[in-house]
Amino acid sequence: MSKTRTKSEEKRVLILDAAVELFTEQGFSNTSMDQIAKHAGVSKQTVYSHFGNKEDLFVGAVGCKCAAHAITPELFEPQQDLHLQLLEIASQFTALIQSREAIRVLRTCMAEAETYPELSRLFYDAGPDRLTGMMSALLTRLDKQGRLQIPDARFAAVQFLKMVQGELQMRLELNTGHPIAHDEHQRYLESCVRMFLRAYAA
Amino acid sequence: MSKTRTKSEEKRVLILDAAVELFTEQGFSNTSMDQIAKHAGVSKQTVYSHFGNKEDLFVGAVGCKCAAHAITPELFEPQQDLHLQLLEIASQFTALIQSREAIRVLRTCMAEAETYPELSRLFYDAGPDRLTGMMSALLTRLDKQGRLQIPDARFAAVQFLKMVQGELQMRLELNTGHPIAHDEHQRYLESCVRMFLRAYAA
DNA sequence: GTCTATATACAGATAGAC
DNA sequence: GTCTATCTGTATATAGAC
Repeated sequence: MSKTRTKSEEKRVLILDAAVELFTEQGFSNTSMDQIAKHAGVSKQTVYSHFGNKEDLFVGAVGCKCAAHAITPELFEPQQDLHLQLLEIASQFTALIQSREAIRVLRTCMAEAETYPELSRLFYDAGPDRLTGMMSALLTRLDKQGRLQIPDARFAAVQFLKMVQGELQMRLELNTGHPIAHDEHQRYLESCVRMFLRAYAA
Repeated sequence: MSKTRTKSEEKRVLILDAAVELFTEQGFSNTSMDQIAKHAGVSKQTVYSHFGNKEDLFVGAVGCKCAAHAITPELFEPQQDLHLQLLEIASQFTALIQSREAIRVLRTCMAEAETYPELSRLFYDAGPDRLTGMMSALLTRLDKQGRLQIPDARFAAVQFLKMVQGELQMRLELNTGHPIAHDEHQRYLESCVRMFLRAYAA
């Protein structure tokens, strides 16, 4: 009995993985249940008995990935070298932005924002909003320690993170083709950190 | 003869308008040629004789709107009150971001970024890239005039415009539901201008 | 639970009359 | 050029055997 449940659960995971990959690569409408079933190595009816219909499978699959992409909170513990810490946060955030999976999940959520707003909420809360919250908390502490002078920590957090996105974010999401050289982006990040620290210097 | 040409051109415009509205509202796949024909008040065959197939109609229609959304270059002529000018640019840019049409066009371009990268290029060049270029030119002049001290004008332009986007952009694109109060966003824009001017003060 | 085979609907694209 | 009617493929979802 437990063996049956296990096998069924295995198939469920196979279906979810296939669904995420295909949905985020091709979009909701362009992905057929046939495709998902084949990609997962199961029959179509198995997909239906697990998820009922295409919509439920979509929300279940992409919703999974939204929660998965977390950022390590340790980055946001105040450190000695402030310049270095902000640069490290910027680099980590850049790496996240550049990951193929994150690009595709955001694209998919946006594409279906009118049809499945609950999916967008899931993504926004687990991603951008959570990150801004952690950044904001860090800035609040730095302000209280007197190392920076920040009237509104939430504003400053948004300013910093949006700056770090730079041109990279939209170019990747839009797949424009003309990429940005790694060292040029590094120089850009340095510029952001410098100008942020100058603006909010104590 | 010219009357015939005129009527045909009228229908062409009707088709384009209907296509933009439906494509940007529902996406490429969810929009059928039947729908477009009905919405434009013509027969399906008329659509095909004008545009050949669905893809060409899509690129033609959305491509039109990409070029249409320009920003007035007068905003970027150096003015006396720098603080006020930056605030005005920020406000205008915010208004653009908030327009329903712009939101939908960006969403559509992103959604089809893998399938129709030429569309994304069109949008990116006419929108974000052009805007960044104008902002960069303004900052270059202000630097040469000695009113600001900006090592890299392109970097600074990106920083400013991305900051101005703030949380508003993604919330609108993702249709998250929790909007931002107008006066709070105004305070945010003030904060951005203040911190930008402090960071790049001469 | 899982499979193969099928019902039903609608999409993109075309043929032929006017 | 524009229309109505139609062809052909493929999608979602289900029926019934194992």
